Amino acid sequence: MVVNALSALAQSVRLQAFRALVVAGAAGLTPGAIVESLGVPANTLSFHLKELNFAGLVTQQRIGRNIVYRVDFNQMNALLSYLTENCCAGAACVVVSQRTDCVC
Amino acid sequence: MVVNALSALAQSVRLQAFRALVVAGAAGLTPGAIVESLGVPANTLSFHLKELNFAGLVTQQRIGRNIVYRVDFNQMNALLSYLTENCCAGAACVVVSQRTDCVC
DNA sequence: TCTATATTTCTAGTAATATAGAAACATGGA
DNA sequence: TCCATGTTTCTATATTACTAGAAATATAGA
Repeated sequence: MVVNALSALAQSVRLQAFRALVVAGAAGLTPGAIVESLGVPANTLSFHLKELNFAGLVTQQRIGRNIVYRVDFNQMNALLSYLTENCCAGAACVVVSQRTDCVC
Repeated sequence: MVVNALSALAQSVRLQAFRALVVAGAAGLTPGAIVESLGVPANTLSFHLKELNFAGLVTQQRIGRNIVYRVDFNQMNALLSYLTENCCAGAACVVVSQRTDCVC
């Protein structure tokens, strides 16, 4: 649901973490790396990553002792598209092109 | 601030009102019209429109007894751009073009 | 000036969310 | 098997946000 995705992003720690993941792209980031750059306790970050995951904005993949988080760009595109959908009743507007792998 | 804009949109009544305003485009909508389509009490909608206004996402203009609300598309574009800024560290990505009057 | 209409502000009760300490869990390596 | 590392879950407290009734404000028209 769109409200859930927006709620997930509407919080400072989560927005910063998400933006870091957007920049990281397909490589993703571990909680440890994000903790280091944001300076929040590991359990606090874990709570917020869980929220992002629950909202469908990021994915998890365990690799050894680490868990790699990545942005789900399809979900992100869907969110951005939703906000502009049917803008100005479709008049005088150019439809936003669909992108599948990345928002850029 | 981006978190404030996202918080403003991260609530069902506000998201619905905002989307209606996006569709309405430059014409905008009155609270009365939005109340009618969403079916919420006028004071509740007023509270939420104030939040959207405070977040800089919409503008107000009094016309006679009515107040016309309109999306501030520049703010909306800035918000969408922020989320994709520096995506994938800029590699293999096409920069999103800047639009000034409308998000479409 | 009086009344109707449109919208906002005040208020209080209820619910949801953020934070971080402590403990638990999972994995890899000695 | 035992320990170190990385991450999550449990828990409690504090803060913030949603809702809607009632009252107040602003404008237009008779």
